[in-house]
Amino acid sequence: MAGTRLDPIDRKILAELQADGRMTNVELAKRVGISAPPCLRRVRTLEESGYIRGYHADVDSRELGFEVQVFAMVGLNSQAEADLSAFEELCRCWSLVRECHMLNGEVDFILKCVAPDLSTFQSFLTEDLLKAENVASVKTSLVIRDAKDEPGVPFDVLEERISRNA
Amino acid sequence: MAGTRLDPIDRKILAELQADGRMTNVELAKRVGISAPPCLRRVRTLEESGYIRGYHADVDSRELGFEVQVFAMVGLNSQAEADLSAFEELCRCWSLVRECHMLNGEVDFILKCVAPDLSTFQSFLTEDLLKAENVASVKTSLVIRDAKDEPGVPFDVLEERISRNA
DNA sequence: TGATTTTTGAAATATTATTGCGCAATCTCC
DNA sequence: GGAGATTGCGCAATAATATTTCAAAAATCA
Repeated sequence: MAGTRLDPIDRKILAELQADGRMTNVELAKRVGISAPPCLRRVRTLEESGYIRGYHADVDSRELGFEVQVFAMVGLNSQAEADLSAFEELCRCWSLVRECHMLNGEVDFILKCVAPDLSTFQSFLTEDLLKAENVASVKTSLVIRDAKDEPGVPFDVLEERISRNA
Repeated sequence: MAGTRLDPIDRKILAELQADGRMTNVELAKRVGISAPPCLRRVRTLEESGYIRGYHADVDSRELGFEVQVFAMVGLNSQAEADLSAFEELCRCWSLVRECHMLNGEVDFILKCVAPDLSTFQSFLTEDLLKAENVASVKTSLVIRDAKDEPGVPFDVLEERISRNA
């Protein structure tokens, strides 16, 4: 079912649910122009086929006391697959690390981290990250402020691209 | 209402909704150990007070054809507030830019971008980003793979921290 | 074109969300 | 310490939504 192409209604559903993941199925159906039952079936299919990975409340971490956000560029000593995987597994265990992406180029990984305060981050940095097996170098940058933070799919680009190729 | 401290039930609600934003209120109430009506009232309060910014479906962008993910480190010529703001406003307009964070240190901004393919990204890079007013330098890194991608609050850290300070 | 497969939507049913309200616990201020 | 005010709970009733069922419409294909 993976290769199934999506029709315009499916894409509209994805766009709407990306914008508001708690929209009722009735409202969603109205917006995409079909009745509720087929709309719900489409949503289920999109979930089962992996187009929708899940739904998440967007919780304000600063309000909860996580005032510090940091990007860490990490270089490793060995880039053997086993060593890369080992580092990734470590990242999955560290709660303060919210994202871990492997990169091309000089740096091997970029991590997005959060912490309640600088000292908490510093102790994570010196006690965990820098002491971790195979870590050669870490460069960190504090986030001053967020101008845009909308992970997800740019559906306007997708639609434009589809209509061009149609 | 901003400074209102949250009780353990509120935090549990946030944690549950962060993990599954479409959970029914009945299920949520069951999990946090209160009945449905007060649970719903708490959720509404959390939404209105800004602890919950919204809900979003997590859509698989690769499945939709966005195969390329890139981090771009941007340096500007001028760091005057007006110039910083102007660049941020540009980023908000660019659909391919999903995140824009201002950093301390040598680099001024880090952008997370997506694109259907490399050539699309390249043309964005050369036609838009590099030609933009005040942009001095851009260094890009392609994402090879994601080891972890869980934006949000590490509630385990939060709870540990609260119990320690209790 | 006609048979086959898919998808739809009206209607019925099951669940869930929401409101109203009285009760109990906690606070507050004498 | 205690009366009144405040807060938060949960039961019960109602409104709305989700989900199933099924016959008809639409799309697909030989």
